[in-house]
Amino acid sequence: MTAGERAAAIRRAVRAIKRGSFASYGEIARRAGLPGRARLVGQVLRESGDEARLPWHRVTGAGGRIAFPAGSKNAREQLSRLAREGVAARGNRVQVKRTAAGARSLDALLWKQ
DNA sequence: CGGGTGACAACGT
DNA sequence: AACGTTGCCACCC
Repeated sequence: MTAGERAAAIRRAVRAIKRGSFASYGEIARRAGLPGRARLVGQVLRESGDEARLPWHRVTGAGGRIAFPAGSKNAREQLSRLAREGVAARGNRVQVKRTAAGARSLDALLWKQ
């Protein structure tokens, strides 16, 4: 598989993200048939630029985390676009419906003491 | 070949 | 929850 083919597969996967939803870099990589190459997704998005007309704002880090530094121009632009599609966010992370119930208590157990 | 880098991910604390 | 570590992988020197 050539680099160009990998990039094309990634762009297809990104274009397939439905309006009002989002997917992580790792998830996009898997959908493109490239498991474990999350970093490649970021690389492709970066070099694709605006003229590619990709819904890049629907791609987030693991768990809905915005990959850009909090408060940066890019981060604000991404959150703004997501908000226009009805995707709510808090801080630098899009609001996830639900997290694993078990993780909550274990987490609390660890960082309180 | 070898080291640095990054729009990442998973895990531990 | 916020960080630090590690593992990863494609690229570029």
